[in-house]
Amino acid sequence: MKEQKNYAVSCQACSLNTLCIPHSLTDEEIDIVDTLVKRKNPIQRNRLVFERGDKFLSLYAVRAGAVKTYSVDQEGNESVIGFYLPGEMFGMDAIYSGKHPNTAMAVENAYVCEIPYNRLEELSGEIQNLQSHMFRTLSGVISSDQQLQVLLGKKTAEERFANFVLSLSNRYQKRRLSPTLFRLPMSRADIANYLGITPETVSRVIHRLQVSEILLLDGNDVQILDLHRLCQSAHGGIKAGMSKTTISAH
Amino acid sequence: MKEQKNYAVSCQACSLNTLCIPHSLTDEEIDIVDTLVKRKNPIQRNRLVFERGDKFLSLYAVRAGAVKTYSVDQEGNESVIGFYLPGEMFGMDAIYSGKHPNTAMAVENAYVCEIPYNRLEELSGEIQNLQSHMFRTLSGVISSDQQLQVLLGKKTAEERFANFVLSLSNRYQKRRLSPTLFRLPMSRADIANYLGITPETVSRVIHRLQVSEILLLDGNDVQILDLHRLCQSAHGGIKAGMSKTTISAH
DNA sequence: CGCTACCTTGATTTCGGTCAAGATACGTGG
DNA sequence: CCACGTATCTTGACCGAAATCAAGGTAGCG
Repeated sequence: MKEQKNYAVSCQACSLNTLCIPHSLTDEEIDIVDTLVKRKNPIQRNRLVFERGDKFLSLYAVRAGAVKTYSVDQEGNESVIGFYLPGEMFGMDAIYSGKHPNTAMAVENAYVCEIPYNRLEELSGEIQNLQSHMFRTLSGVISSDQQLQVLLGKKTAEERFANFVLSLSNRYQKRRLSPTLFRLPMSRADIANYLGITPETVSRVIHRLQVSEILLLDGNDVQILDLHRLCQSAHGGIKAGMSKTTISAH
Repeated sequence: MKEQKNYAVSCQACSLNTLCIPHSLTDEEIDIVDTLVKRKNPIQRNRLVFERGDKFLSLYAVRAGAVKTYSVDQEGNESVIGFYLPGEMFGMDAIYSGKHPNTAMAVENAYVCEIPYNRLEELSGEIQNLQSHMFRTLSGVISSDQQLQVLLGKKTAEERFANFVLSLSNRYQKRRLSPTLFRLPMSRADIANYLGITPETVSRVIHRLQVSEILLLDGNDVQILDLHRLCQSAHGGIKAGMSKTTISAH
């Protein structure tokens, strides 16, 4: 339905996208970095990229399809940690302990790149720009995790879902895909789990947003009809916003 | 009440603690890193270390006291992002954009160190071990943010609070302080906000845990009476754990 | 000593969870 | 290409944990 066809990205495009390298590296430096990136065979839906406890050897980046990471507690409950779309990197949480603390699974058939970490670390020592870039990337993950933290701690089901759709929209836009018309690559259950709500609630929220003509869902295809009101929904909606916990600053 | 008196840590101890440098640096390297660390004047309770939007120049580490970071949404609601105890670093979320995305406030009178980031970045380029260490540190923040994400998405008020107390306990223990007897440096309101619940609920949870003789609270002084049962409370309590969302893997 | 900020406790409400059917879509094999 | 079985999604009725609302109580500070 959507233009899902720029799968066959060039190798250079891959490192440019996945490492999100800004304009700060020379062409020569980019070529060196490119030699690091290994493509992997296609990964079937529901197959693992790595599993909790696996030795950490590489960072990964999605080239096509979509990947989720999740943890499993002692009772076997799955907690979805994140979704990764083409051009996005994952596995950075494993640097700390040298083992992957979470499992990564393809939520739809996917291609991923592998970036051997020891080589990346070496190169970062040699190419100052690459080091800076890695610091920024890791910091960016921290920033967005913190925003998610606020989402999960303070927001209603509707706000969570609206924010989620907006996040996907932004991420697709960054990749030059339509920000208003795209596919949800993951199941309702995964979305619900990620947002800390139930699939039933996701369904009901979607229902409401469709009735309000804010968005349209046909299976997993979303169309955002009213971006403005979707943003409102994402930030407390029309419910006469007034401060609850005002700052305790002096 | 507790042994809160190893305030006057040596400068070397400061870099060792705050940067959490493992045994991987030589003494000479440690000395070099130490020259970076600047002490700051004491910061009064409720005074800011930096504010949202401030240019990012340095990372910070708590030397004594405690600091919280928080964001404020359009309606003026505060969201506490994290608490930082002596020996812990904060401000890493600002590397990404070059501006502090959140505000940092002393929750009690505090001393902090400042680590100029441009110098740290330069040194990381020269000292491979330092670079590795920075990568690990940033990754560690990502890991613990992800655990918090699960906490906020899936856990009950009691589990959240129990986990919070255990986290403090572990962090104090790491600093050679008692893991069973310590002070909560922040208000109930801040704890509640951080955990995504209300102060009333925090009060009620504390009440229950005291009745069960799991812990004892006198003002802000906590004593953990039954670590084992506190861990149980933190992980679903006695409520006959059985799997809800079993993994959808193949 | 009195004020203010913080904490606790109780009564009531509510959002979202749980349970239980159905409906729809999907992959597989005949 | 169609029929069947399984997954997933939706919808409804009911329930419960925690939020909200509303007093009080306590403690630290000028």
